[in-house]
Parts: sequence; structure tokens; C-alpha cells
Amino acid sequence: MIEKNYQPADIESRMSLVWEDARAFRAGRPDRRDARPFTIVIPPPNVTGSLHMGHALNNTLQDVLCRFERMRGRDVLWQPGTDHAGIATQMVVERQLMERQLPSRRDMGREKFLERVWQWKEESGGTIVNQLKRLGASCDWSRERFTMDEGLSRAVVKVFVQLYREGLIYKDKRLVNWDPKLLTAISDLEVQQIEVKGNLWYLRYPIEGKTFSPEDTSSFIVVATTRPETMLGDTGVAVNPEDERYKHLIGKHVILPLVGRRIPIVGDDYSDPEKGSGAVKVTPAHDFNDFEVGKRHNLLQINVFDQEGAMALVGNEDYLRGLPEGADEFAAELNNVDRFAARKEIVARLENFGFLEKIEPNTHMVPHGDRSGVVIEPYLTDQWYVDAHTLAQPAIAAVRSGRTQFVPENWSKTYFEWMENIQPWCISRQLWWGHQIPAWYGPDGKVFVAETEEEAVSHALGYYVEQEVITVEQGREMALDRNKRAGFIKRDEDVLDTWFSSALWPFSTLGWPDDTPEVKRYYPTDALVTGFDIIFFWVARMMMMGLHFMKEAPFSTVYIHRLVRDEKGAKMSKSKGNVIDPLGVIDEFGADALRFALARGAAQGHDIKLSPQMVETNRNFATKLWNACRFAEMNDCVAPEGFDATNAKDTLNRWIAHETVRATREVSEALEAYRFNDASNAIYRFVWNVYCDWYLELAKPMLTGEEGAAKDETRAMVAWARDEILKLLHPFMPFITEELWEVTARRETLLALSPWSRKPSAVTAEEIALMSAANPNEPMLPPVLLDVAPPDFTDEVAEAEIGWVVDLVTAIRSVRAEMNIAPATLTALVLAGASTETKARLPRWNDVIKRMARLSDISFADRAPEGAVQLLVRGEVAALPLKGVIDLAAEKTRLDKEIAKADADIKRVDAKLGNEKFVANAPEEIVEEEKEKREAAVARREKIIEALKRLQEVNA
RNA sequence: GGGCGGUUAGCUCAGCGGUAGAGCACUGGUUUUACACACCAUUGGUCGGGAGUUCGAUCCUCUCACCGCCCACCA
Repeated sequence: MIEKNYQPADIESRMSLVWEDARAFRAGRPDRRDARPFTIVIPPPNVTGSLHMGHALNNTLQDVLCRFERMRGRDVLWQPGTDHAGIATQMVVERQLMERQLPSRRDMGREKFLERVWQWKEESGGTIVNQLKRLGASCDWSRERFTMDEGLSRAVVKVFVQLYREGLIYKDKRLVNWDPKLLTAISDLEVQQIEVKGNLWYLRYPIEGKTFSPEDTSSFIVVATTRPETMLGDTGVAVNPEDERYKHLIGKHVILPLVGRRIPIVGDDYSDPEKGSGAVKVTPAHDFNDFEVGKRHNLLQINVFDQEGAMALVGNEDYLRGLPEGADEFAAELNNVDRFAARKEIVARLENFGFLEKIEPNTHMVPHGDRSGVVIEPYLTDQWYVDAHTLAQPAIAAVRSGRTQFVPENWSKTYFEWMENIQPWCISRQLWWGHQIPAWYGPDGKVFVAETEEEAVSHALGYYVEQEVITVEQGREMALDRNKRAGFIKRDEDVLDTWFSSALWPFSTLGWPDDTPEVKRYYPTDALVTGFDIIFFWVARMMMMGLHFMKEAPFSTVYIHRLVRDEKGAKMSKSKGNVIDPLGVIDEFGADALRFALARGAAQGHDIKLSPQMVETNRNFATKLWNACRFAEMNDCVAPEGFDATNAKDTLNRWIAHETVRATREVSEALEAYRFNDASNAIYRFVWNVYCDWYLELAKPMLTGEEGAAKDETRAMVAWARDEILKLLHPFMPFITEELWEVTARRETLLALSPWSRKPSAVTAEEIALMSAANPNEPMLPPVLLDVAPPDFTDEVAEAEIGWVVDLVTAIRSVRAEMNIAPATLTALVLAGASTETKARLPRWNDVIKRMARLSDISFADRAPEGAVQLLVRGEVAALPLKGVIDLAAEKTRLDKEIAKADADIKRVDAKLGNEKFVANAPEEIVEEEKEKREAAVARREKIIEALKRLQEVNA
């Protein structure tokens, strides 16, 4: 028995357990051994994460695809797992240490700290996984992976070592984006350019050999900068060689104010005469452009900051070299002063000595760390890089050739744009939590990269023995004893960018580098479903790594969805307070309702606007379905074994078979094209506006009528269509459909079925062949497997007949409402001048029409009776004799309006047909259509005029 | 500065060359035996502005306006 009320919370918690017990989501089920695989890897959420609306959307869409394909008979692997999220996780644990007033990370030491992180991961890392289960995600949870798992870590090391040996990973000393708060390098992608209101400071740099005076413009050159504090590291001034103002100064030197360093004026195209003063200070160690300029002119690179962005001047040999007397004192005063405080201090001093010409307000983009939020410092360090340019080429080709497709296709442009201008990828991070780089250094800094410590050490020791740095004996001892070699060979302390391991996700999760059956069967994957914000971070890098190591692109389709916003279109954010917690709405309205709301909103290329009210609307839809199923149950509707819907005798039943097949086709076509909104809206419409509003209502007289073949057939058909609905809807609303399926049908789980088949979809190709052979002439819904299109059953006759009933009932209801006829008042209906077809139809629908249109009686007559309202339904007059009830004047107005409408139609068509060019140029069928339209309008007009005459006759 | 979207009923969006559509909201009515989380019936739009191509444009082209996003080293 179906419960009276739909209570999602009860159903959903129970169903989760049922699925888990049945291990229903396992890939490689024995009955799917011969089936084609369908693979999706989950975008692994951060272990630190908890489910937000973006996750809810992303995973709903993946689940829809997975359940859909599973029902079509594919062997589905939805690979779940989580990401170790280097920086984020390390930050969480550090914050926790601070809150609990425990020793800091550095006090604790690397080993202890990592233990602590692992402990945290064991305790809290499962949160998001459980939340995904509440959403109904049908991942193969038995295969859950973590990017720092032993297996995945092996993949990371293997990839690193191989790329290193191929020369695609290398170490380089250059400027990186340095985060002075997190004390690590970050990649370009982790830098956010944020508009900041700042200043442009115009500084006077005295020219060597002249006596500096603010009044004497020939005694200095003005440079403009947004970062005056970096002047301490200036090693040149650049002017444009074409710039008449400064040309003569090229080759001369300036004396850096405050510092006293003698630096050259160089000519370089980089200097833009239009910008600032036209002369630019060059700080190769603290600016990406200046770094390049410096290289071109052999300028010194002087780093004046420490890791935390404070001035590091005392003991800084690069800085102090060649400076005059007193430089020490100045250095000591500014030493350890933070960059922003130093800026103020330096500007003040420059001003004091007349070196500051002016200050202009200036709004410009300033790089910020996306995790720390602090201003990023270009910083000269040794880091590891991936030669992304080389790896990008096959990845570009794969999308160009269509082997991997973006949906919507537009995103491929974004992808190309980035890939074609890709920069070396900085992969080393000065963190502890992550995959430690498998590189070891000898005492001279020589690097040894290997998959294991043993291998690296033996290479290294062999090398140093050969170089006679150590003796054979020493080498042997150090090889055997870690402690003995501790000071001699050291491992690189850095870890890899989290995205490095994520890039391997589509194959590392399958067991690579081992040659596992899973790798063979499930790689490459089919679809990747993700947000546009990580195309560069993740999609592009998976493409590069997948193609390089597996020789095949990791997925054939990349479906890119957009953002979930609030109902006004604003981005959800904590500060705005407009965040909708998915778990909150799941508690209130159910996961099914949330999923359906998200799917219905997921139009390609559009952000999804969501409000709790939208979720409520979809909960109401679930309730509607629930009640329809209760109705079927109360009427003992059961589809007998072997029931063939397409063989139904009754017109209404043939009609719903027709409509059901059509809906099935719509849904599957939409899903195949990743049009989640079209698919879900098609089901919505079909369930509510076709099945409930018309089919069940039209079937009621039959269901309450006399026993017999027709009633049996109708009961079977009600159940059949209901089952088809449950199957169609299952990918979107898995909980309620599974519940209703089990309660009403008491059959095996929906998960086992193909939506177009009565049989479990595990039937083999041979069985299909057998079944078809057995009934070669029988029109049947063939069991559909894999990608075979749904059946093409239609019944235009039934459609026309039911269409007539629907139109008639609607027209009568409409006029009754218009005339304010109380629902309790039953009226008579006279079909005037009905065709033989109508006369034949009526007996089949008499009861239904009477019931739905609230009629006392239906009869035929040659013409409409006196004082009747006359309706035109599909070209025939339906009259409601309402003498005394109707307002004749109002009725006349109504008919006049209809005539006017018909006239307008005729006029429009005439205008077209009267246009010679139209008749000459438009396709024949269009012209023909117009002619038919005209005829129809003329016929309609005549009928209404007749009706109007009749009305006036009576009136007179 | 470069690139990509968007602008259609009050809201969210379909439609993308042949007379404007859906859902929700609104309004009026209904204790009709599955469902008031419901039913029935309505109201509502010179398809952002302008120009062009075409027999015909919401749909194609150009242009302008506004909104949003992404990328970029501009002192």
C-alpha cells in the first residue's frame, strides 16, 4: 500500500540503505559483463569540503547520466573519490592547531604534522561523501579513492619521473607568484587579478655627473611606479629608444635615490612613451616584465624582500654590493619592515629629499592569492616546472579533431585560447601536505630523480664515488644506513601542486600504473561533467596527462555547466547571506525535489537560478506523481505479464501508449544531447499535463464502470504508463520512483531495468534476436538495449480523436467560466450538424464528456437550438442551450470578436498570397500551407456568421 | 586591451527564416469520490535600439546600448 502522504525524508533514508545493501551501483556487475561500459569520474571534491549547491548541481547531472545509461543496459562506473587539496587542507589543520592552542606546524615538525592531517582526514574527510549519498549519487562507493592513496601516489611519482626523464619536467630559477602569507609558490591560475585603488608615484632619479636639484629638470629623469618600495631593488631605468625626450640619456647612469646605487639607463621597446613619464624603473627581481628587460640588458637581479614580503636588507650581499658609505644604516632602519609599511616610509623619505615629483591616483589590477587573499609577490626562486606547451599540443589536437567534444561547443574556444598561450606550469609548492617531490640532492646540489629513495640514493652514491667525492666504502655505508647519509643526500622538501595528481584522476583511480582490467575496460571515460571555472585547472591538465600517458584523451565529452545563483541572479555568497544550503532544502523538500529543480534549470549556457520556492514546486510535482500512483493502486491497476501496450484496442489506451512513447523519445533524445532541462521538462509535462490531467480523468468512467475487457485493458494501461513514467523519471528522481516502483509493482529494483523494456535489460543480443524472430509480424515495443533508438510507435487516429474530446471539453469549460455558470449547474450539449465521424465517436465519449464538462445530456441536431451558445470545435458547432441564462448581447460580442479574428487571419494570408514575389519565391509547400490556412479561416468565419445569424434569429 | 555570453509575458527560460510558447507568479472560480503540495478558467509580449539581406526576420548580417563572465605584464 502506498502511504497517504508523500514524505521524502522517510523514503530517502530508507532507500539509501536498500541501494547500499543491494550494492546496486557497483561497476562490473556480473549481468553486465558483456555490456558496453559507461564511465564518469567524479570531479573529486576537497576532503575539507561540505556539499554546496554547485556540488549538488554537478553531481545531480552526473547521476542523471549514470542512472540513465545504467537503465539502458550499460555497465556504468561512476568513480568517486576526494582530493587532498594541499593548501586548503593544510590551512584547516593549522587553524585547528591554533584554536586548540597546540604547537604550530613548524614547532611540531613535518612528520608529526602530517600524522595530524591524516588523523583529521580519517575523522572529518568523509563528510562530503555522506552528503553526496544523501543527494542520491549512484557512485560505485566500493571504489572510492583519495588522491593521496598509496596507489594514486604511485601514479604521481611515476608520472613525475617519466616526465622528468623526457625533459618535460625541469627545475628553473625564475620569478614565480609567491604567496607571502602561505609561504609558497603558486601557479598563474591561482592568482586573481583584483582591481585596487592605488597611486602612481613619479620619482626623480638623479643623473650621474649632474648636481641634483628639483628645479633643474636636466639633472634627473622621472620614472613612474605603482610600487615605490621595490626601488631598492632597481638595477636600471628603461626608456624607449625612439623617445626624443630621453634618447640622449641612453648609456648614461642614474644614482638611485636613498640607496646610492649606480644603475644604467637602457633603451628598450618595453618602455612606452605614452605611459607614466615614459621612463620606467627596472626591478628584475620583483616584476615579471622587468625580469625580461633585465635579461635583455644584463641587469643585476637584486631581491630585497624576504619570504614574508618584508624588507631583507641587512646582510643582503646583492643589495649592499657597491653601495656608498651609510648604506648599512639605511638598510638597518628599513630591515624587516613589511612591504606596505616600507612603501610609506620610502615615499616619505623620497619626498623629504625632493625626489618625489607627484602622486597620481591610479586604479590598477593587483595580483592576489586565491587562497590567502594577500598580494602576490613576484619572487625569484628555484621551482619545478612542467613544459605545458609541449604537452598541450596533442590536447589541442584532440579537441580540434573532435575526439573530445565540449558541450556546449563554445567552450572549446576558451580551451584553445588558453592552451595555445599556455605558460610553463609551476608545480612545486612549499607545503607539507601533498605528494613530496621524488628528487634528491647531493652536496653539490646535483639532482637525482627516481621513483624510489633506494634508486635515487644508489644513483647518487654511485655518481659521487665515481667523482671521488666519497670512497666506495663510504658509499656502501650510506646506502645501507639512512642516518649516515642524512647530511649528504637530501630529499626535496617541496610537494606537488594538488592539480598535478588531479590531472591523473581518470586513470590513476582505475589502478594505473598497474595494468589492471579496470584500466582496460573503463578508460577512456565517456563524459566529464564539470563547471567552467576549472576548465584550465583540471580539464586541460587531464587532457594533457591522459593523452601523454594513455595515448587517448581521457573523455569523449566534456559537459560544462554553469553557476547556481539565487533567484535574483546574484552569486550565492556567505557575505550576501543568500546561500541556499542543499542539505537544508533536502531536509525540507527532499533530494528528489532539489535534483529535479536543478535539472529543470540546467539549460545549456545559462546560469541556474534557484530559490527554495522552486524546490517546493518540484516537491509538489513529486506529490502529484505520488497521488497518481495511489489512484492507480486504488483502482487495482496492474500490468499483467507480457502486456503489450501497442496492441490495445481502446482508443484512449492507444492514445496514452502513443503519448508515452513520444515522451520517452523526447526524454532520451534530450539526454543524449545533454539537454537536461528539456528532458526533465518533457517528463514534467507528460506526467502532469498528459497522464494526470487527461488520461486518468478520461479513464475514470471506464475504471468505475462495468467489468469487462475494456476495463481490464484500461487498468493494465494505467499501470503500464505509470511504470513507464517511473522508469523515465528515475534518473532524475531516484528515491520516489524506486519507492513507488517497489510498492506498486513489487518487482526487482528499477536499477535493473531498461526504460523501454519490460524485461531486465541484461538480455543479450542473442536473446533480442530470438524475441524478434519469434514475432516477426507482431508490432511490439522491442526491448531497447544500449544505443538503439526508442520505438517509433504512433497512432494518429487516436491522437485526433482524443484531441477532439480535449478541445470540446476545454471549449465548454471555458464558455461556462466566462458566463459564470455555477459548477453545480448541469447544462445540455447539442452537436449541430455533426459529421458521421463525430456521430461515431460520441458514444465512446458520452460519459467522459458529460462528467468533465458538467453536462446533463448530449444530443445531435441539424442546427443549434434557440438561444444557444454556439462553440466552434474542430470545424463543427457545439451548442449549449442556455436560454435565459446567457446574455445575448455578450454572446454576440463574443462571436463578433471571433469573426474579427478570422477576418484578420484571412487578411494576413491574402496580403501574402497577393504578393506576387511571395508566390514566386516561397517554397511551394509554404504557399500551399497559406492557402489551406485561408480556407480554414474562411470556413471558420462562415460557421461563426451562421451561428451569429442563428442567435439573432432567435433574438428577433 | 583581447575574448565569450546575454538582452523574448511580472519572474525563470524555450523557440533561431514562414501568423509569438512553457512553467511559475498574478487574477477569478471550485470542499468534482488520487491530489487545496489540488482542480478549472483567464489576464499578460511593437521578441533591447537602429540599419541591412530576404517575397517574408524574434530567428541571418552589421551597428549601437546596457548587463554578465573569462583572460592579460602595462609602469
